[in-house]
Amino acid sequence: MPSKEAMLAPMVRKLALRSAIDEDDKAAILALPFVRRAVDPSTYLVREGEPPTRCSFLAAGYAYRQKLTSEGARQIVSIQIPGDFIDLQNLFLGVSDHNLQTLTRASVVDIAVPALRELVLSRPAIGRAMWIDALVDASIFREWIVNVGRRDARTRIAHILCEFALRLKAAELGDSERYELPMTQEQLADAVGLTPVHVNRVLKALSDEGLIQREKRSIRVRDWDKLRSVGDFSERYLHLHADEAREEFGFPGTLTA
Amino acid sequence: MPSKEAMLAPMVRKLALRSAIDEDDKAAILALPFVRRAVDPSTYLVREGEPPTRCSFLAAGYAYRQKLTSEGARQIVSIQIPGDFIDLQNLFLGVSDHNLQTLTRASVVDIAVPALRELVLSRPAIGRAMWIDALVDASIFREWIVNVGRRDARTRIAHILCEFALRLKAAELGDSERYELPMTQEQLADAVGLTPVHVNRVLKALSDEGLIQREKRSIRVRDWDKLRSVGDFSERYLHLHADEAREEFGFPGTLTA
DNA sequence: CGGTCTCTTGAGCAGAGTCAATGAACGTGG
DNA sequence: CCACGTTCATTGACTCTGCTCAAGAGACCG
Repeated sequence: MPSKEAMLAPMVRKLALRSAIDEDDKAAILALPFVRRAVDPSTYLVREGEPPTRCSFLAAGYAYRQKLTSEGARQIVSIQIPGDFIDLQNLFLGVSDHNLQTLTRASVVDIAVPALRELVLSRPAIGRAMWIDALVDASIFREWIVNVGRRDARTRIAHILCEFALRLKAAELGDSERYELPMTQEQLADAVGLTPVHVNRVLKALSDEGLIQREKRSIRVRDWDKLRSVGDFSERYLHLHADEAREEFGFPGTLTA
Repeated sequence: MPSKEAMLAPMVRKLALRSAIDEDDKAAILALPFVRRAVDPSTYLVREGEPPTRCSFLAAGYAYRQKLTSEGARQIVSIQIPGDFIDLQNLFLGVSDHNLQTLTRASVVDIAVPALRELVLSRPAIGRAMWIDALVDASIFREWIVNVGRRDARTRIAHILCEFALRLKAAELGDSERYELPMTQEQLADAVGLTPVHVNRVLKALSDEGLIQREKRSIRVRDWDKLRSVGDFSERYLHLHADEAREEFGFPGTLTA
């Protein structure tokens, strides 16, 4: 059993990536009341309609956010990878508006909502880091609307494959060469708004053309430039360097009024 | 020319809806450096790729967020109505990932980013209100992914019409009977991921069936229950009572660990 | 070794797109 | 006050991308 401190370390690291966390901030984080638990694949972490019971950090494993239509169709609205906060909206909203489910076996750190909320509001460096996290999430949602709304099947799938490549690389869980993608084709289909059958055909085509190579539950990218181009992919929306960005611009504060 | 105070009043009102703003908070808001300007329809307020120059509040008029694909297709990812903060992501992100354009003539209050950021991080009540705002935005993005990804044309359009009805009602700009919708069918098409031609046909069908009635640039809802049902609409994702919700639940803080 | 998922592939279908033409509404300037 | 240009809405005819249904093949697990 690792120490409490070791369990929260990945979270500190994540926040430190986004904002300058000092020793006091770090201590405050390590003092948070939390529980770590191991979770089986396909377990619901949050259900739509439930009041929030906790705010969680995904220490290991994969998860996804999902909503169901009255017809029973499922749309996956985001994929969460190790190192993601997965319940930020619980911090300030009263009822969950979507389902959150594990994709794989996972390790989740549940943090008491009031304590975390207090931290976010009272410690600017932490608040800032969490803000960036939430805003990047929102940016990814926007891109997904575009992906699903205005791109054809081939482009959509290439796009999401590029997104995973870069996000996993940024999380040091792969590179643009090869990465783990623990999703079935049915789940992939629900993420891009297509049917599993059609996803299968498109993946085969991308594979036949030498853009990617499919291995059990991972993807090898054979031709990044072409995949990127087929997928109409630009990484801007991932804000991978959100930490540096603001400093560079020096916060132009003067309004020419 | 209204006083500076009068110009910021709608913003104070909006924040007060979401969190308990006290006199000091109010004073701090009123002390913000800002500029108000009138903007023509179809004006770009933010362009993708630009560094943020300001953070804005939409005091009057309508706007939308939009992204273009390399094929030249446009996807509208959100519609903003009077009383919305329209540049929250500029607060902490370095480069804009989408375009923001006015739909109608509008009145925009531009606030200096550093001052607002400071306010958000240092005044918990204001920070909380802004958090709620950002999280509700994200929730709407999620619902739009579902709308565009998993619903057929008829359902999609009925859904978005329901969304507007409730959001405008909440902003006291209409009721579930009738509201202003200053969008062309082409813009509506770009918001729901369809073609203008098809949107036209579906609107006609909804109209012929007596669910709605179209007037110049406004919508009269003739049969709310049926529209809601056709649109697979549930208002939960709008978090219209985000202000009350958290209090009701008393922030269950105890983790049974 | 049987059962259950997941992946593949084929055949036919249909919802939404494309192309194109016409009509209505509106603002502007003569 | 009317003619004109522009933008937006409407409708028809035809096409095509992605869906449905269905069956078979692997892969994995107890």
